[in-house]
Amino acid sequence: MAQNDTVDRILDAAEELFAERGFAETSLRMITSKAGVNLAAVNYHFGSKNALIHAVFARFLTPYSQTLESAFDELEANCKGRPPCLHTTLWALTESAIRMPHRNERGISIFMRLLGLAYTQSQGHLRKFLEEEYSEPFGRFMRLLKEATPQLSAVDRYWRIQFMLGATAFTMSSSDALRDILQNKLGVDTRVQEIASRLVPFLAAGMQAEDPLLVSSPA
Amino acid sequence: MAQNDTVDRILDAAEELFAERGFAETSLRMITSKAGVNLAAVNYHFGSKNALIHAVFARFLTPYSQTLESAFDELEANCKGRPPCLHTTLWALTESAIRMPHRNERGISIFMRLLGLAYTQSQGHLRKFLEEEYSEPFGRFMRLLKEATPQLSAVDRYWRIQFMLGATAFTMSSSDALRDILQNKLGVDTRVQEIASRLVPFLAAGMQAEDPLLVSSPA
DNA sequence: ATACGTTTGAAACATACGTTTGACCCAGAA
DNA sequence: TTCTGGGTCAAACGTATGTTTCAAACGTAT
Repeated sequence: MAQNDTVDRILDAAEELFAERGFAETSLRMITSKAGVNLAAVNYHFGSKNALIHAVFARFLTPYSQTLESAFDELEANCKGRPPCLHTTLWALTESAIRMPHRNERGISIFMRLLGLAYTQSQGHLRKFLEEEYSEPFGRFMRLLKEATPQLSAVDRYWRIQFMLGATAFTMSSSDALRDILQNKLGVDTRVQEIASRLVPFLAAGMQAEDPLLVSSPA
Repeated sequence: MAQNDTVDRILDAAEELFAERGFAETSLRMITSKAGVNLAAVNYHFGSKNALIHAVFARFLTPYSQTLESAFDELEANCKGRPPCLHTTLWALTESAIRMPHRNERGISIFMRLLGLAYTQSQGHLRKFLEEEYSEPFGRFMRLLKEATPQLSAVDRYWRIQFMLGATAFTMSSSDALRDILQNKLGVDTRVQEIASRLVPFLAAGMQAEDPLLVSSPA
């Protein structure tokens, strides 16, 4: 009975601690003491700290990528023939994230924050792991984006996608703190879903901005 | 003679290593061996690793904030009475960053990456240090943004500013890696200045997007 | 009940970290 | 010259890390 329980308790604790402190700043002893399990359990069940990090990502990324595939299928089915527009493509991403079953209320915040950390913290092994495991839904999303913005050059599109990823990962990764600040400053209460519905128009407008006038260097 | 040299060599090495590896992942031994100085020199000249991090930021952030103040002064002088528009306000930021004297070609990248890390990596002492030292130019920038987007509600503006910060911090914090990827994929070489000139229109378009239609929660 | 593979537990492992120490060097003042 | 004080150096400090060990406890099938 308890064998599976130990694994899940470790994953829960690790997920939460990684999300609030980062990977290098979170020790196995913090994780195991928060989880209430023995220190050696991590290396017994997962093999190493890096493998634990991979397991934490796999636990929420695998169901998410499946949800995403379905959403993309539905999207393409609805727009028979013609490529789906930018708005709907972006909505498919955020809706899939929101619709996913989460363990608790903070689940969606943790989910976003971990994704942001994966990009930000320069963990070579993580990037490699994610590329190997989840290249397909990522590539499909990129293809949809390309079809939804045919007016952009490849270089323009590349950078604007990075800008979108940044705005999303950053905002969502600190959505808890940002919501609290807004609550204190303006007395406004905000739901994650509402943040998403503000973010999508911002991103879509940015993606479809007029071509930038590239300034020449002053020398 | 060599005493000042040691301080600068430490700052140079620390700046570079912090930028490419982050703060927690960079040890004092890496820094001192790269700088060619003794390990104890860091604690002798700076007092602690955290104080070294502050010194690294102060060395480029203090001249930058001064350049920024001048740019804002000039901006408001040019638009006598009327508030400066969004584009010019954003450009003042990026131009100040580019125009600053940098030690070498990679200086601007390092500058950007460090700024991104400051936002991303949850270093409590760093955030506190930056807030205490550089709150004035930041507040002034916020005031300019407010005047440049009078059509936005306070809540809308709040979230869109977060989106802008996210896109900027995220992109700049990994600008080196993103440039390398683009180099490999499309064979295109990119300058930091070019990234900025692509980013500004994206941000301005996002800020000025149509009011979002807030979707009602499905329950 | 006994035997066996799996899981836990406390302790130790080797290594790396930030920081401190005290001897040493060497310029300039007495 | 001697003294002084800022700067450097190798070495060690104490602590924390990821990982390993091995005996004890557990669960299950015989």
